[in-house]
Amino acid sequence: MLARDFLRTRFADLPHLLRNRTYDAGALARWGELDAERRRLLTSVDALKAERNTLSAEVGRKKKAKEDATAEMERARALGGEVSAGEKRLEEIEGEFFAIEQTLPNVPDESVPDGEDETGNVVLKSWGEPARFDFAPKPHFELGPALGILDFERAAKVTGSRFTVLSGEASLLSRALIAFMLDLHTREHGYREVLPPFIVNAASLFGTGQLPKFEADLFRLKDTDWYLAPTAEVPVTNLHRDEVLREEQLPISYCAYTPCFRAEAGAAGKDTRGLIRQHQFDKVELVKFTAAESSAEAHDADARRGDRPRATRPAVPEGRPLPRGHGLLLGEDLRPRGLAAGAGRLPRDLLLLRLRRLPGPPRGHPGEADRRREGTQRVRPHAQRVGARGGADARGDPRELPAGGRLGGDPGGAPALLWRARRDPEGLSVRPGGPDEAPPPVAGPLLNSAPRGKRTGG
RNA sequence: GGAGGAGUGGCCGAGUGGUUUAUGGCGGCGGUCUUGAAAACCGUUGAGCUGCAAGGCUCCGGGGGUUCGAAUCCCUCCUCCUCCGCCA
Repeated sequence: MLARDFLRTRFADLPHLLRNRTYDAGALARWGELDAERRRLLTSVDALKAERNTLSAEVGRKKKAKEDATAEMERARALGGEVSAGEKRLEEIEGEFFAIEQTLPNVPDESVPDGEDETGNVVLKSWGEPARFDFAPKPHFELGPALGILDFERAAKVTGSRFTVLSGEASLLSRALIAFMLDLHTREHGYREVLPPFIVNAASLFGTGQLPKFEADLFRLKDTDWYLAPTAEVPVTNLHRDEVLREEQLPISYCAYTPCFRAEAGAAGKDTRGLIRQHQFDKVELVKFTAAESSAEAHDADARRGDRPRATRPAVPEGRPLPRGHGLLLGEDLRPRGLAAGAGRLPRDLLLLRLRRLPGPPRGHPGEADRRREGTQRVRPHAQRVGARGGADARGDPRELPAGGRLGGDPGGAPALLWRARRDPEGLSVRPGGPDEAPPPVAGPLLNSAPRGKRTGG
């Protein structure tokens, strides 16, 4: 949700800034009216309160002096009525205000290109070439069962469709990738590991924007306001909800593994075969809280870091990097916000996209000149959503990357690799790695054997 | 699940209807002293909204109520602590 300060100061620019997004122009205009009325009303109500406070103090003084205070008390009572009326109206305004703010989409960064569809995406940088074969590679949903490491049928028996049992080497690979990513980001990139609850409450989901829009995509626990977390972003970003972070505390960098649960209502059918669009998958998420003004810089620094081959990791000679690229997703593609809705639309050779965000105050970040001076960052929930967006923003929005994809870089979780395996015709013979060119230490040897051996036969 | 206790500013902790514009301490910042530091002493130090400003309003776990006036009284919810019960 856009910060109120931002809406107010850039109000005239919004139609331009939101040109690629879908929003209700009438609602936006209404927002402007409400804002004016709200401030007018607030001023007058405050004045009434000030008068009442003065009178009350006078009553106290007179009573102490054993004088008659009836006149003051009656006037104060009358003022109280006016105050209540004004406050009631303010509440109404606030309600309508919030409802409109909920519907306004985020503002793409100026560097986001305009365009009609994904063909307008701009590739900023790419590595490697997609592998070519002298045979027809099998899709992962055939190869996996054939190898006995992916079992869709039994998962359907145990639970239902769009769940998968990973077993043997696939399970090991998943675990290894999780460990690898957590190790990488904690040991080399300065992130702190957290293991948050996998169940989150409604307030947290409001904080990161899944509610109220995407309730249908969430699994809710019966008769509670608890939900299965759709991404670690929710619990991790909400760690600092309602907190004021001092500038010297920043940046705060977290990485977290959680399983992710997504109902993905209405997404059945196409492109959901195999490991694509599972109700449950594993992911390592990165969240960074930064000051508003250094958000973009932090983002770029992480993105650049992803470009660099990493000398600190043991090179594996036969390791083959996945083709990757950095790109700018155009505004049109930003629309399917949340819950991986846009993931399936990424061009095959553009595996990693760099998403740039808001100019100025990042999404949901109320900070501007004043707060900057104060050196604090407001993080709060329901009213304005989690200001932590300021930080999450620096990362772009990871949930729009291929599962587990991470800004600037590395596959963040197990299915990421398997997913890529499907998107790259190499199938499961693909190694994790990217520019790092090194598979996770544990899974490496296994990757060298099982899938490869099968490939020659396949 | 039951009973009892507690939630106050970055932290600790006073405050049970009216100069509380929320004592005091710690921590932070500035200063005096010192070659420098420590100690001591002095000063200063919460946040949000609104306003060009002066200022005004709001905030003592959340919400609601009583009152001219609520950190303080009432209702309700949440969280934590102690004890009991239950427990894959």
